[in-house]
Amino acid sequence: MRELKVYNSLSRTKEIFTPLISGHVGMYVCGPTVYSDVHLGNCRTFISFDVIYRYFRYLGYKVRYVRNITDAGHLEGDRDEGDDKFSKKARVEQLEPMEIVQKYTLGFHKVMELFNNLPPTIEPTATGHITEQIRMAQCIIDNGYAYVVNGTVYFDVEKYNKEKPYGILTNRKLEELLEGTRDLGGQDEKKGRLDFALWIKASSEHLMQWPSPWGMGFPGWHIECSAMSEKYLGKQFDIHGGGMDLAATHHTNEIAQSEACYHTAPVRYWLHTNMLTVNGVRMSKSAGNGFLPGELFTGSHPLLEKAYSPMNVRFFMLQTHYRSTLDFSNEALQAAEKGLKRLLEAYNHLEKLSIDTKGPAGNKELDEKVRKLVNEFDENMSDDFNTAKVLASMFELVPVINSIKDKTVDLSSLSKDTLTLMQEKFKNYLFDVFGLKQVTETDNSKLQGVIQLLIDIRREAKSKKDFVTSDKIRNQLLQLGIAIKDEKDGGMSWSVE
RNA sequence: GGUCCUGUGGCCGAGUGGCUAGGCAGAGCUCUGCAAAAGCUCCUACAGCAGUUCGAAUCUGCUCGGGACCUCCA
Repeated sequence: MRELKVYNSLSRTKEIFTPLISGHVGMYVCGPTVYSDVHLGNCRTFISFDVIYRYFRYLGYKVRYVRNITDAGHLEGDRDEGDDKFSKKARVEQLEPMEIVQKYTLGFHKVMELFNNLPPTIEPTATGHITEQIRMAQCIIDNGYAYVVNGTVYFDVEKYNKEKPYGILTNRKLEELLEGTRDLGGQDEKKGRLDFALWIKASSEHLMQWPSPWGMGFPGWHIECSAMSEKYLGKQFDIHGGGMDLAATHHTNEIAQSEACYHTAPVRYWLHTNMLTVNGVRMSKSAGNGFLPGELFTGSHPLLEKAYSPMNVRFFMLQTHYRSTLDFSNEALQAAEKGLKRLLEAYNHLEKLSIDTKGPAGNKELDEKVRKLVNEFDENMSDDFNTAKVLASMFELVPVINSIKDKTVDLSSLSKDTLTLMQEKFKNYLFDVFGLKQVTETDNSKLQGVIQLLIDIRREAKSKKDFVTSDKIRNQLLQLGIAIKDEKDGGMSWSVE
């Protein structure tokens, strides 16, 4: 299998990826909290990991890809006596918490499908794994790293830090972390400022609560990922992913919990995706600058000049490396739209080419250039999933393809093997690895017949130099969103704009 | 305040100590009845200052700007 390098947040370097079990990859990605719609920033992370998942499969790995649905717990604000988000939302909307969960889970799945993200192989929910979480909290208590106060279980960060470096993931010392926290209020139950809850006591009016050894309550936010990743991937597994914003708190606590319970570092490679920004500022719910996927697809967001298709957005994201911030703007989106169209059209031309005879390339230099560029796909993708570079190589091949299609370059310049290789790799990357889809042409055969008829009439008009008629057909079809192009070989092609 | 990231041509964005990524926009040309598309050519940038080096956008230091995390957030 090809050598793959991944950037590991833990070591802050690119490392050669070696799976625990040869040929297999265990990957856990932090999924959404389903109490509201996912915004585009969330989608970026899921699209990034979808491409990573697809690439592992392309390389021939068997992947268990676990991505959770957080449908319980999750405190509001930073106070431990805060509300469960699901309960709070439920009271506002007069719904059962599980109705909220259902609504936004379905919405999330719909969005993932529109972006053509493959579903994870396991998508566990927090509410479905309460016992596992209780068991893990108990394990941490038994090992002496957690304590119970009034029905709530806290993780003892300072005690843990005496044996293991708590801030290892973000390279920070406990003292530094402590400086950043505010003073404990008088009524706080926690022993240490950085201590976090594994299990939270529920008040009687709390809608979602479960029995536990410490009374009725609900799980803390971080414990679900630790419990579920262990259940499905083991005490140690290959890859854990998520947005960079999760590293400092959520993932740091996950490491501490797993170490405290199993005495093992849970994750070998931590992968973090960077943030999506709007005018240079991170897109987030709290900042109120979140774009919903639906607003994008319909163009209804006030900052958008037009609608952008899911594939347009997906391609836009692929043009940037996953560890760089990506700024969201109309100009960038429109540039991506045109680029994607150009690339897909070139691919469609490429597909139609074929060479019958086996023989040497007519133009050795060009043939070698093509092979070099095609081979760069794998090289760059294996260098920490550099989708931007792969696309650059693809775009360098576009003029070659178009020139062959326009017959300004002879097809026999390339050897049959090179052409076949290029066709295969384009297909692999565009659709299998990048997960792009062709813009849906009309599949209505009757309509296709009608357009063909108009094209025939136009051709006749042109041959009679009746340009009034031929232009009328072309212009009016264009207004309807159908573009006719006169090809160099005298043929006519059409496409839906 | 602490920790860290970052500053690339009109815009978006890769990037390695030496070999002008790529996309979009713009200009010219070719093709074309005209368009569109396509092809060719041009637009050769790396915040500033200093240093290391034969050579730096790439390493080091300082200055300035932007951002993230330290609080729920992908």
